[in-house]
Amino acid sequence: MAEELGDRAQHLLKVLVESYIRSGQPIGSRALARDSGLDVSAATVRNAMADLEELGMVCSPHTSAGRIPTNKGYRIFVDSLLTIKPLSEREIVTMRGQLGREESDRELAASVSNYLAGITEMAGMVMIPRTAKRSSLRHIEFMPLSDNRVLAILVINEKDVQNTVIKADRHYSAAELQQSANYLNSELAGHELFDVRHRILKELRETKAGMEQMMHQAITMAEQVFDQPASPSDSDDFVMSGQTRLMEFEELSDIDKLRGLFEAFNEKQQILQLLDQCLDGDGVQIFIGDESGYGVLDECSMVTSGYQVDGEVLGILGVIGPTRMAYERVIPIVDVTAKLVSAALAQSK
Amino acid sequence: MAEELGDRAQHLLKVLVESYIRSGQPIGSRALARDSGLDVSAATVRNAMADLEELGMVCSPHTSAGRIPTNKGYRIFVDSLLTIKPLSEREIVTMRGQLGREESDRELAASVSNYLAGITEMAGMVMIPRTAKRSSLRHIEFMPLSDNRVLAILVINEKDVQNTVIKADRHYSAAELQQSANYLNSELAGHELFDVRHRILKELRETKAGMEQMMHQAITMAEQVFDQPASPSDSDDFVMSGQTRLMEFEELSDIDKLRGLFEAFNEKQQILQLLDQCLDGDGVQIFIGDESGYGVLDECSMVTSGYQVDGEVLGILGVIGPTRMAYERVIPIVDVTAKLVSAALAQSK
DNA sequence: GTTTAGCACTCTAAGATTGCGAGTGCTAAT
DNA sequence: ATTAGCACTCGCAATCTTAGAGTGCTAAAC
Repeated sequence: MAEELGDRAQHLLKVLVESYIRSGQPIGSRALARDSGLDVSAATVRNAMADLEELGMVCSPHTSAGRIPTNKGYRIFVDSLLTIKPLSEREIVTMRGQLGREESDRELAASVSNYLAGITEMAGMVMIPRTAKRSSLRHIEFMPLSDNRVLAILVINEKDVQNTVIKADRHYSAAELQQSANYLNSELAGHELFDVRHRILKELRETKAGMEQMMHQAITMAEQVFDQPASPSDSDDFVMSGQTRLMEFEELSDIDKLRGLFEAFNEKQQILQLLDQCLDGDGVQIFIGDESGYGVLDECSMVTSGYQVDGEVLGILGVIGPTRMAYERVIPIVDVTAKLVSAALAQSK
Repeated sequence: MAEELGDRAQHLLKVLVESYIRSGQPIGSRALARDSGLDVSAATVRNAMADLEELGMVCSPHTSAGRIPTNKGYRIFVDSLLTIKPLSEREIVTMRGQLGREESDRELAASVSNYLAGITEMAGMVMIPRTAKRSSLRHIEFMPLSDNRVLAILVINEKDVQNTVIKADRHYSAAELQQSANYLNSELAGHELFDVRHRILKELRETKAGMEQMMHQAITMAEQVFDQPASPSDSDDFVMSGQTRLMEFEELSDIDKLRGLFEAFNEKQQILQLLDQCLDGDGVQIFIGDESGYGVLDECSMVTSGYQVDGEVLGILGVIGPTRMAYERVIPIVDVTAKLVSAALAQSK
């Protein structure tokens, strides 16, 4: 069997996918012949369909129904058949207007996610840049709590605050803690978080003996603070909106599938993992159906793109919707959104 | 028409509701006569049913089906017919075990919500205590940002951190800010948040003229900080879990209703408003169907209870499920949970 | 060799029909 | 007041029917 499809077959596949995306109904040979623009009869189309079916690009839900694209069919369509019409300048301007000037990263993410959900009428999601990278420690502060515990407050970059409770070996007074914080601030402020961890470990190793009591305390405490995972609860560094829109789609009307999907969204962990995969790639990436290797997304596709600052991909944004989505519209939207977010971040840096 | 029901009618209503909660199917007169334990015939039951129908406590979905309770019927049932069996000591001990020692209020809320959802197999929710009340300012800190903005960090109570960005009239140096913070800390630390706001306003009014420059700065800044709503985004002070379980219930299988419900959960605002109503009441409260005055909850009931410290209700927790829920089980669970949370909070105070 | 028309065949979705079971309401007897 | 009896109603599920859409194949046409 020839893996290559002829021009006609390609064209027919393209028209078929487009029609199916529009109607959601299986496409018959007669309709396809008409819509294709080609001057061929339905019988000819039928022959072509038989070939495409053999190649696994289309299938029919039952004997006397038309054809629908398989995941493989979608893949070919998206990879080489799709003609995306770029957004007009006008639309881009509108989009830029929508993206207000948000204060914090989290707010920006929420707003973008919301925006994506609204414009595509599907679920939108935005992963928040991992603070570990390219973010520098601004200030550190300690407060005594009861039971020898200490509250550590980190100010990172411009405006992100993170706090952690650590357990100390004994009670420390506010004054002692202030001293430690002062020392740490003078030593560590301004450095990248990544770097800070290194320095702490280095100090710990080197000067164990000759170090002043106070410094030692400070470093030991800092070690505990920076030992915690980057963000207090991992499940928080990703926002999603418009999930409920997915209920509207017929292909997801099976309550069990839907439930699985929503549970996955609640878990977040797994979706995050999935998004991590996208971090490597460049530009818009598309997962079709089970390509994610993740059962509950079987009937869904994900269109994502990384957003970046200074050439480094900081996070991922995108949409999730039914496999049968209007790719030619969604792809440029995700693409442009990612670029706008990148620009916004670069500016506010 | 007599508003009073006879003993028999009451008993029958009780058995009917119980049966319906168990089966979800309309209850016919024969079955009801059998289950009631009363030694009466189906015909007698039919007569009683006719009376109950007239009073609007039961209805039949169609001519030849059995009866199901109306919202009014549920109300009577819950108010005066329900026999709740209190949880055994054993169960309470188990519950206490489940409620681990969580660090922050938010974690505790999440864990309790989760727990409620799990044990009732419905959706659980917990409102987080409004920090405005009975929480005292521990410490305040300022950091300069770009563009004359200042990051204010508040430490409240033991371990809650809150941060706000405020806009200043000019650029302040780190040293100036430190001074202001020192002043504010000496003046305000240890006082209740509620009180703090008062003091600030008072200072502003009184000493406008004779005040030292630095103090004035400090107070003006503090005013901005405490002018913000108690929590940065209102939508955050309430957690919910197990929403997806609601998909399992037949009465909610209508995709549109479900969607409305989920959207309401996402909005949070409206649910919060609803929960606010519960703050007044004492003990376990129950909303049946549309009693909430909130369309999307038509087929649902809410069982809530406030949890308190020192006799003051701090927040609300509870579950949402189909009207047809096992009240006799859910009510004690919510009740005990609220008490356990109260106890846990009192202890960690 | 490719394309096309024709045709028998298959399958589904949407009514229509039927029988059954459950349950009611009424009446008359207890 | 309670009960038995009975005719009646309704919904549900099963079965059947039909119309329509679409296919696959074959044989003729280009």
